[in-house]
Amino acid sequence: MGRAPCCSKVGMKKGPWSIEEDMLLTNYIHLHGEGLLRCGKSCRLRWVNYLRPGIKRGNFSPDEDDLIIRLYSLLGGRWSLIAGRLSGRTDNEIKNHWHTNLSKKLKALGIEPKSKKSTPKRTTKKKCRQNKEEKRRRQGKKARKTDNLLQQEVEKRESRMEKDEVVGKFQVHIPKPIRLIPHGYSYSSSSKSDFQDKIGENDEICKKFQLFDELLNGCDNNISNECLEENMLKEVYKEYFQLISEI
DNA sequence: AAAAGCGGCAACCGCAATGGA
DNA sequence: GTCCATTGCGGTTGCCGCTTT
Repeated sequence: MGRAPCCSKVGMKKGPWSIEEDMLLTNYIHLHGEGLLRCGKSCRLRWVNYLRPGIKRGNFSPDEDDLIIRLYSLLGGRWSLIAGRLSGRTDNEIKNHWHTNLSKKLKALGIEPKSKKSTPKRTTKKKCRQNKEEKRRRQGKKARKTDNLLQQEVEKRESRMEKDEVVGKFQVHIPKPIRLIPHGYSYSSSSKSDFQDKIGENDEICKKFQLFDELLNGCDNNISNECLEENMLKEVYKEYFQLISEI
């Protein structure tokens, strides 16, 4: 994991400020004054969550709800990632919506997403420093290699990759699935109706919810195959792998 | 009409991560 | 190699408006 610096965004400048930039900023402050007694962090938050163009306000559509639920089941509380999949919605807004509406709604239906904290554990400061050093050491070693050695290394890795289907040194860690359907509500013919009584037949979100849960956790109870429509499966898988590639 | 309770949402806080000096 | 300012993220808090008593 890691965080791309803000300046890595397309079109953003980084590095030392030029005299022209300093003058522009000074002129701007002279014109408008220092004005706000706000720290940069607060300003940024206001911009990101409220003022930025393209922010969608208002109620979440059922489709958005559905997507949030599915993404939560995949990623846990990684709201920024989830927000990345919903255009115009901020991570904060989605997080609030989840805590105030969706989680309660699901609980009311007897569906409790087991929050096994799929959110990766934060590394300690010490560990963070160690990782940093490790990374630099690796980079240093790399730099010392001659072109020939590098070429050999690359070839070795490529052959290993073919064998193991591992992309370089980076392994994709698929998030641990979370069981969303409460225990006791399996899909066996007898309990299926029980489950449907609980959630209601026409609730689109819950149907998709079931489907996704089945997909994530495996079909352990002879799920009715007709509900696993091929197109939907493809769509969900596509989305799933796209998500993984973004992590 | 006033107080208490509740829910939604914006903002804050702490910390990890980054990059430059 | 270390320090420090800054950014980004997720958890938490507190304000405000609405509902209930």
